[in-house]
Amino acid sequence: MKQPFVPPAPPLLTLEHQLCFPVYALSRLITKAYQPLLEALDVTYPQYLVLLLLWEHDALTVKALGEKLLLDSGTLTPLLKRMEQRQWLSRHRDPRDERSVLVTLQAAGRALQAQARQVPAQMAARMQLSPAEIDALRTQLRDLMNVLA
Amino acid sequence: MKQPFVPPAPPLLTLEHQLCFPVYALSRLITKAYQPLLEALDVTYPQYLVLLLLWEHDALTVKALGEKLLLDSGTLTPLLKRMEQRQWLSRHRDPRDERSVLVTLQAAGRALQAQARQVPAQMAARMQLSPAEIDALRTQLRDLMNVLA
DNA sequence: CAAAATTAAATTTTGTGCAATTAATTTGCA
DNA sequence: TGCAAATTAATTGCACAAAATTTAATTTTG
Repeated sequence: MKQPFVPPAPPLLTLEHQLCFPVYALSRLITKAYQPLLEALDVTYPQYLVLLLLWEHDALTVKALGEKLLLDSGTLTPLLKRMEQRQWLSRHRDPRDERSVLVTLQAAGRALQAQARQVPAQMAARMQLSPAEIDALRTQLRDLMNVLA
Repeated sequence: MKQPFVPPAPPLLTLEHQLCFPVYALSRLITKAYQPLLEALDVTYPQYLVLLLLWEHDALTVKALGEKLLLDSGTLTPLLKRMEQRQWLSRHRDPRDERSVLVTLQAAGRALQAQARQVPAQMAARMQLSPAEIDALRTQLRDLMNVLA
C-alpha cells in the first residue's frame, strides 16, 4: 500500500547536492590527468597555462597574465621565477613603466611548444568527449565564470 | 575580392580552446564566492566539505573522507588537526583496526550546521542558475569525473 | 605460526593560491 | 610645479594539494 505523500525536507546541505564539489574535484582530476603528459616537458599545469599564453603572445606583463589566468602576483611571481631559472622566459621591468614587469618567451620556452603539440588531442581523447561536447561544456562554464568573476 | 580558401591550422594549443582552464578557473571563482558566506563560520572551503560529510555521517575514517573528497591524507591530516583544535571534531584510532583514524563530529561542529543552513541557497542565487540547470550541470560534471577518476 | 604483502596515516618536500602589506612609480589635478 | 591618489609588483604568511617516503598495524600465505 502506498504511503501518504509527505514532502521531505530538501537535503540541500549534503555534499551530493552541491554543484561546487564536482567543479572542485574535476579541476583536480583534470590537473592529474594532464600530469603524465606534462611531465614529459617537466612543466606543472599552471606553468603550462602560462606557456599557452606566451606561445600566443610572446610577451605579456605579469598583470596581463594575471588577468587572463585569474591569478595574482603572489601566485605568479614565484611560478614565473622558477620558469625563468629554466630559461623558458625572462622577466624585466618595462622601461616605459618601471612598475610593470614584462615576461618574455625565450627560445627554450618556444621549443616546448613542439613537444606540447599533441597534448590537447590526447586530453580530449582521455575525456571521451566529442569536439562539439567539449565546446558546449566550455561555453557553459565560461558563462558561469562570467557570472562569478 | 574573396581570398582563395586556405584551411588554417586549428589553433588548439591556445588557452581559449582548452576545456581545462574554465574548470580550473571556475573552481577558484566558486571557492572565492563561498568565502564571504563561510568566513561567518570561520571555515575554509575544504573544511566546509568535510563538515558537509560529517553532518551527514557523524563519524568517518580519514580514508573514507579521502575517498569521498578525492583528497589524500597529506592534505586531510593537517586540515583535520586544525578542525580538531577548534573542537569541531575529534580524531581517534579505531580500536577495531588501529591503522584507521576515526574522525567524529563534536557538538561545536554540529552547531555550525545551523549557521550554514542558508549557504546552498545563497550560492545558487549567486550563480543565477535554476535548480534544474544546477542539476543538469552537476550531472554532466559528475559523468566527466567518473571518466577521469 | 611467521614471513611477506597489504593497508592506513603521518611526514616531508615542492608548488600553487590568496589575503594583506609594502614599496616604487606614475598620473591627475589644483 | 608639486603632491595626493592610483597603479603595479613583490613580499609575507597561511592553507591547501599531491607525490614520495616512512612507520605502524593487519591480513595473507606458505
